[in-house]
Amino acid sequence: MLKDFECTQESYAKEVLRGKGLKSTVQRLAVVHVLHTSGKSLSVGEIHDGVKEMLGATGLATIYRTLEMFEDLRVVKRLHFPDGGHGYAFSQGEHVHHMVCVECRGVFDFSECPVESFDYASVEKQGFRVKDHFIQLFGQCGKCREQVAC
Amino acid sequence: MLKDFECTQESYAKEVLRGKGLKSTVQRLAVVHVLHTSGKSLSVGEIHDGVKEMLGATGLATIYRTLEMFEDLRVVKRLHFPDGGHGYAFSQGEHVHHMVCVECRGVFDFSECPVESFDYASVEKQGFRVKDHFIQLFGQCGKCREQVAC
DNA sequence: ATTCCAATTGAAAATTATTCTCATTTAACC
DNA sequence: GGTTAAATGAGAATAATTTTCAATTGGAAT
Repeated sequence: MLKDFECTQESYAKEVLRGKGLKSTVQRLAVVHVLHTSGKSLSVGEIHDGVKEMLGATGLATIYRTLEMFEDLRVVKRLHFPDGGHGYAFSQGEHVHHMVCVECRGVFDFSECPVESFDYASVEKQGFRVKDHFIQLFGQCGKCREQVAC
Repeated sequence: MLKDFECTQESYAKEVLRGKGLKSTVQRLAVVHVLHTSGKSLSVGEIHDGVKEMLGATGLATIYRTLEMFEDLRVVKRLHFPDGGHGYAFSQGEHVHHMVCVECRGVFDFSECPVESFDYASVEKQGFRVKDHFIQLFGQCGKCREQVAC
């Protein structure tokens, strides 16, 4: 029952929202649209700009509220950069990790978890119990590699 | 040539600073002291408070400047939390990762890198070249586990 | 389609976080 | 001890995020 202006990412978001009894507002769907069509990590300001381009005037607070909500719902992921900044990317599901191009901030998903095969026993010596992990890979994407003569 | 009020972490920091031609100021050493004696991840405000306790009035800007510098020098590491907050921990050297207790924010180092044995080929299909990674494990430390009856 | 209501939004203020500026101080070298 | 470039402090400036509350809206029920 996909409307033809919707993509799978947007209908995924709608389903997650419906499942939690939350409303699928135009602002929320616009945030998903902006994030997934960009294919890269965007700052709050960039997301705000993108949503304003789609809908006209939109409150910045709504962007913050939406991002926080979607992060809890695992629909977007907050990514961190070496320079201390952070951004958001569309991220479908629980066990997905992300590679980020340090040049264009392009985001690439991967589900093969590097930690899966890691022996926690070696680090759990002092009684620490690992429950979750955050992994992010940095590098250079194919496009950015091509653009630099070498 | 260690003065007896210095610990190895502080003299390590001094050496790194000297190696880069940077000054070992009391404020900088106090930041290291506060971080490493706490054994956990501290916010900028907590570090500022700790340094003020040691030295009296200290500018907050100095704390920010010091943390940024030490992060570049790999003497401290910025850690991120699921709630969106972040903190800093003492971290000696390049290839160290960190486990954080989600209850007390205690920090535990480990050098066995989970990504080391990971086959990048599987994620580098689209031309992406991995250059660096950020890993952080979350869990419950031994002390916090004991404190909860179960 | 219309009504209804709780959820959501917008706008601006409030708060919090971070950076900047520049006069003063200090660590390190002589 | 004197010199000097680097570092600090204080507070202003800026940026980032959250809060407040009246107005709007999505979606269920009619």
